[in-house]
Amino acid sequence: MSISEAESVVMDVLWREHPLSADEVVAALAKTTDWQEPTIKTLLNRLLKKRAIDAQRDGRRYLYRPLLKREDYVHAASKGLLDRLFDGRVAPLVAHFSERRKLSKKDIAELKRLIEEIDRDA
Amino acid sequence: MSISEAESVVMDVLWREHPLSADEVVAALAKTTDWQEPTIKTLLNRLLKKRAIDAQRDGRRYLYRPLLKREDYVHAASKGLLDRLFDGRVAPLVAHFSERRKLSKKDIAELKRLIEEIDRDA
DNA sequence: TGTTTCCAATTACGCCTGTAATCGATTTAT
DNA sequence: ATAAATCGATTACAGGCGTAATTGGAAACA
Repeated sequence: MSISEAESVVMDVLWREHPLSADEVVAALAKTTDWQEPTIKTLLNRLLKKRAIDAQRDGRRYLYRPLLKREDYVHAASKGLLDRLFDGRVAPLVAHFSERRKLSKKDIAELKRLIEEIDRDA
Repeated sequence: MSISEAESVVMDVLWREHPLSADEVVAALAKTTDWQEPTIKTLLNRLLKKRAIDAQRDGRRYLYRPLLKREDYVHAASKGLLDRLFDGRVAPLVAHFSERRKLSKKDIAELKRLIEEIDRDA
């Protein structure tokens, strides 16, 4: 059972800082979305049901914290895309962005340095 | 209006070869999915409505061909993921797979060659 | 020409998602 | 102690998606 786009926005808040009360999550999201409070409560409950987050009572309210690690979420999503569109390999994706001229000088320098480092460590 | 996962599987068939009749699409998909014929017809119709494909009558049946280019679809999906998860940059994605030890010797060699080529051409 | 066959179009349906209102219980204030 | 406020839980609802059955009209066959 995987988490949706909107749910991942809520996760982002909790990944950045936790534990947080529902109110604190609502406050954080007010800056970037115009979701109403009940909407965010719903998303928190769905994430609970999916066991992506965990809630512990703190007085009369709950404190939420992530169970799903951001790394794992990012990896599942990235690998899914790579598998579906690029035969599971990273190089064709890089080639794609290159062909689309979507790599800046800076991107290229960054990649070059990174690959050299990876290659050296390997 | 964007095309769904199942719809993209149908698109894959048409990207590979076109134009194709519904029957030919069904035959192609029989190899990789166990979708029933009506399911595939539905997907073709939804793609038509989304103007991702186009149909021209050929006698009593239709021949379908893609309007949406694979390149554009791939780019939208990739850029979406990159923007959401990697600050829109390719290098952090490569770094992610590297840290996860998901890059084989071959992947690294491939990337190295590719980056050098890109860098030379730039 | 009436009947069967073939297709495309229409309709179906349950689940997930985005978005929220309402209910109910618990706490705080009067 | 009763009223008001606060929260979490429950319910809502339309649209998209996966999956498909049914219908209706044209084509082929008998």
